[in-house]
Amino acid sequence: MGETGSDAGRDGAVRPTSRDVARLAGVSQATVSLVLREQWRGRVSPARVAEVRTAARELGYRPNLAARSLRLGRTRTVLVVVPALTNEFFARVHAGAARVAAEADVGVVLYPSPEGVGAAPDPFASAGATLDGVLASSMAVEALAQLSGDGLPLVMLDSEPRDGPAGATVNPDIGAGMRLVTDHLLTLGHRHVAHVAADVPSWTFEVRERALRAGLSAVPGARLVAAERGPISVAGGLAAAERALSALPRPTALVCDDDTMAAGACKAVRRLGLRVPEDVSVTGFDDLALATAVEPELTTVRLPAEELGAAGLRALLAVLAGERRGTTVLPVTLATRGSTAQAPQPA
Amino acid sequence: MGETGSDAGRDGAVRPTSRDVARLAGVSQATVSLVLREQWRGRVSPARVAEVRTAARELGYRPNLAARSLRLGRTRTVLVVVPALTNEFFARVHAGAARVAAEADVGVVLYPSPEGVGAAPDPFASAGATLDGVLASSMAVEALAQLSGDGLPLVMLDSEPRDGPAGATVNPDIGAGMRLVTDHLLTLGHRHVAHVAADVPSWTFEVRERALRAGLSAVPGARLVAAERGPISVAGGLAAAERALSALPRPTALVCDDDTMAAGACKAVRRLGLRVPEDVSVTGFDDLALATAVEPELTTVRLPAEELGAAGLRALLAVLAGERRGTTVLPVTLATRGSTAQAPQPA
DNA sequence: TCGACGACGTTATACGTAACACGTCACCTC
DNA sequence: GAGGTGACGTGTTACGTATAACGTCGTCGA
Repeated sequence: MGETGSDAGRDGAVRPTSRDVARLAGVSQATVSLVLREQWRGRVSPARVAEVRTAARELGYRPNLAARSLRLGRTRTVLVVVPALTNEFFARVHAGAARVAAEADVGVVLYPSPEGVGAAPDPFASAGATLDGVLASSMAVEALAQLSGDGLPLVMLDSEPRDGPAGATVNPDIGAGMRLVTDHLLTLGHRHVAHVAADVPSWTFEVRERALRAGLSAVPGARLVAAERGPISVAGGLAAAERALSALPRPTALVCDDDTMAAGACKAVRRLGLRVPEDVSVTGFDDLALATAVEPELTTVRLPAEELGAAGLRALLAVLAGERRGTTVLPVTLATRGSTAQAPQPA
Repeated sequence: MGETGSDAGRDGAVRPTSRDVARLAGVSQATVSLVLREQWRGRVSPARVAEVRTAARELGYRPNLAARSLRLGRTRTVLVVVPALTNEFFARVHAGAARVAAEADVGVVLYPSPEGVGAAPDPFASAGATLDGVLASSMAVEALAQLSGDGLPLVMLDSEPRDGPAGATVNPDIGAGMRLVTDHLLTLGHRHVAHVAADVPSWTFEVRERALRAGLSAVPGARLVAAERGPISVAGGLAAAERALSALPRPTALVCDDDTMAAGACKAVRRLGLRVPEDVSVTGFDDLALATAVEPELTTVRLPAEELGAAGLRALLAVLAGERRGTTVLPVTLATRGSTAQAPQPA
């Protein structure tokens, strides 16, 4: 058979187009498009439909998404922005979002902003894809402004709800989580508490601090004897905890903003020759895998990370569909484990 | 100013095209294209170049990547496949790849295959983007075949080098890493060693097992007294280690395939009333953050995770550029910490 | 018997970009 | 001053898809 035209038929390396399918099935390209997108009811006969499908399968046809995006003006692709994937919490958020995206047949482009919370250097140029929307976690305000500047639908996770440009916000109930921790420690008799805080300026950490202070001030005799900040890491928690433990009166409980820091705090306690939890109780936040890897296991706030990502992406899809939604708050629970115990009797 | 044409000038929601830039600058669309892609040397006068750039900035013009991809037939987007991002190792691999991709102005679409190593259910349909190439970590053979079936350039990470369809393979020197562990333990006098192994069928774990056996068999009197498998988690390592510790003679060292499992193994040792490292030495693999969070800190093999991802993406870019490359092997080191010590004297 | 209508398909076009194949000058050389 | 030669741009087209705007038949109600 003599080459009909162009360089079709090359090896098999060139991808077939809808026109190739049309030729093979003996129909027009428009019909192929209708059939393969399931828009054929009442416009194409069942017999033709079958022929087209057979032809498509035979050629191994896959629609060219670039062409489709160009035509439609949308890409079915969203950007997910997280501070850092090496933080297990955000990896889990991403996993939840990715799962929902896959179910909805939406692509996800990931942008881990380099310096945790920080200016995202033009994620749109570097994303390598045109985008329909953005799902952003714990972003700083200026980066947010930059994002929304392009007029893209935006859903924020774990961020201050009031921000205007956001189409929606989804948050775990951080305040309730910290209240659970505080009440737990107060019930155990702790009155001198220190906060081992993350040194990242972020809504989520501000809420934790406020909730801790509020909870303590509600009980006579209870007080925050120290609040030390450090980077979110084992070493950061260790250093901050060492400073906190030098406060007078010495705290009997260390409330940490993150499980990683809590692991460091436990090391700090032992360096002073003290024991966890007999002498000092330690609490974490997030319930990472780490929390059950260390000994004693960490009492910590279990945040629904996967569900946060999933709910965030669902909210984004809703915004894209035109249904605006406000703020969603997800419930959290306290995982009570071995790192907390009754407060020691005052010597 | 009377609307020149079309619905341009709407609010600012519609994105300007290169033709809009051309109109504003008083040149043709082709010139705009040349200027903004820096292909203008010797074809456009510097004065015009400046005008075009000004016009583009003024309109906030961004090229439509879908249109560009359609025209060029490439997308500058690659797929990165990892077993699971919640595994810190792969999160770091991804981070390394993402960094190089950003530098090369290449987009990354991520596909965390659901069940660790497993069949990827058509990542190309679900990726939401047309792809130029694939960077896959620790993939199973059938999934690999499916991937390469589409004829996409493929680079494998941490996988058996021989695989045919791969354009290149990049591996950390797993065998050397396990030899470092074995030699370390042998030097400390350990002769009865147990392997706490991952139950994932994968090249990387097979190599670890072979290297461990080979290293032990080289020293008279040394033997592998147990090899127990379990899932890659704290609980998995704990369970497998408990079984291993019931072997006779009881091992004085537990070699674990992963830091997470090693953390579990430490717990198993203590449950028997034994101490780490005085009674039993424990080693990990990967050098995750976890390794320095537990006490004692884990002696472990430090794998260059970020560099692995970075080298992998560089290899993929090389393959895309037509330069085929074979297998690259990255060096590894041993991080000697508190979880290993001199073997106890035989009772 | 006729017009209308539904079922079935096709033709033609636009999306925004990149790149090829041509102009059109001004200037220079012989 | 004739012809060549760059420098500087423009017109046009194609990429693969989705969809609006048209035919073209049979059938059915009046």
